[in-house]
Amino acid sequence: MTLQGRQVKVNYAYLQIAEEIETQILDGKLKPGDRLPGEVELAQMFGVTRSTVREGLRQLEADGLVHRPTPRRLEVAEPQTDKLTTRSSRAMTMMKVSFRDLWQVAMVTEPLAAELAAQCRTEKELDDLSALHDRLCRARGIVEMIELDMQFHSAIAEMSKNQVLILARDPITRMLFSGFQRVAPAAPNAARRQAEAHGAVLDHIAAGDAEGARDWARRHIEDFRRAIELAGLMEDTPF
Amino acid sequence: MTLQGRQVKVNYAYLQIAEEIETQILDGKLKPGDRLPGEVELAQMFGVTRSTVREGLRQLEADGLVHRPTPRRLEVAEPQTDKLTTRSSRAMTMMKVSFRDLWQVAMVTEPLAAELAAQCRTEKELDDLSALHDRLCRARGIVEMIELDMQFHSAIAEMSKNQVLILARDPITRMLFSGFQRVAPAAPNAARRQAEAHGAVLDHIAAGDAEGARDWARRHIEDFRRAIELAGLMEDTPF
DNA sequence: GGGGCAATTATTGTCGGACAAACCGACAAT
DNA sequence: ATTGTCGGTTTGTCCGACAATAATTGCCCC
Repeated sequence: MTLQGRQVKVNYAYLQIAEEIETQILDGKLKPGDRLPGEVELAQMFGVTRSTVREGLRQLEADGLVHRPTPRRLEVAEPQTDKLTTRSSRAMTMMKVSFRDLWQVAMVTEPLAAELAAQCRTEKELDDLSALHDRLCRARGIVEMIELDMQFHSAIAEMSKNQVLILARDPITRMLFSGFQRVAPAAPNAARRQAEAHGAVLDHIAAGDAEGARDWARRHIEDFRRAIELAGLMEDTPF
Repeated sequence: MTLQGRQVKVNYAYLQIAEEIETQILDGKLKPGDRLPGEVELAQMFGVTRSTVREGLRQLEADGLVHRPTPRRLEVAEPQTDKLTTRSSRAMTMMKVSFRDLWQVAMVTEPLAAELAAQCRTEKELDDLSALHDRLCRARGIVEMIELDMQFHSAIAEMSKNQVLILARDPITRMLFSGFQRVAPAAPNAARRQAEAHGAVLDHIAAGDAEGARDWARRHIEDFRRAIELAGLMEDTPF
């Protein structure tokens, strides 16, 4: 039996404050949009100095649990994915994930998004998606095309109404597409194939044909792989 | 053309400091494990007060970019998934994601993990997985079983060597399984089916049969859905 | 009476200094 | 070589202060 060396429990004041507020938010006692007291008042409530409160608040702020619409208003933040997904992207950057890793996962998330989108689509969403597709077809520059391509995929994910999927796939596609900038020049007729695939996915989603949408999405991401392999970047690190 | 109201650049000192250090880390000028100067020295370097430096450091700390193994050592952190995935879980809690959302995504991630694991498995990993399976078969309490079940799935994901998949699926399965505690009592013979499925997945991974592993994993998660539906929780919120 | 504008107030961001506690490294003792 | 001690260093927390500015109030005009 080896002696377990548990980390000694430290309770710094600023951490306790952050945790206390965090639990109140997660328990629902504080709801998104609720305004928090000023720093002096918080300091009095917790019996510490303003400096200590501030350090705690900085943590919560970085955690995305509270935010300041203006410097003088401190309120409980809406659960937002932006901060979270950029953080994930950052982590992936540091882990030096490969194109292959990203592609393998996108290969299951994007078809799923298309499949679900075909089931829950609304008229307005279809119009927006169609507009996006038109813009993409008319786009010229590579950077613009990639940006619109990503928006097209994100729009489909949003249509799925599946928050978990939206949250999970965002950082992945974000990195995959931004890495695609290095690949695009090596794939001359990628644009045509992309337009074709997008059109097909769009049609199947519009028709409510979940399986068709899924299969075309899969084929589309499969194409992606060819472009990456063509550029010889499959094993490389994307950033 | 609508006027783009870009956010006015704010340059609070503590944010500039956090950003400066962050870029240096992401650019690789500071590598994981590198030690950072003390707070006073940093304060001098940036020409601000220690209080200001501290607020910046608290942000970086919360971001998981730096950490303190001991209060006196401040170093660049290894890109770790723990902090990130708990944050994701928290976001999902606040979004009140449904069992359906979680299940739909797990339905593609877990089979993928099994498929990839069958391709890159090593002997040691197989032994560990097998040991985990044995422990799970002998487990009694529901809580213990769920904990081991999650570990089994995580172990398979680790075997895939796909960092992106590992990162993406962790918060999802974490929530799904923790929610499963409310479901388990309603599914009497779930344990037997689970043992059967796990055994099959294990065998196929050991045999290097990617498709078999994938299909059994899918069936296993499919079972999950039945248990959830049986408990009438498919539409509910898991926490 | 209601709405727009100015003055006041309150709050924030930053500063400088201070102190006890704890940690780290080195040194001495067994 | 391991253990105990000691001093320097760094951190966590505190206090008090000030300028800038957002928020609120009150005022004036329509």
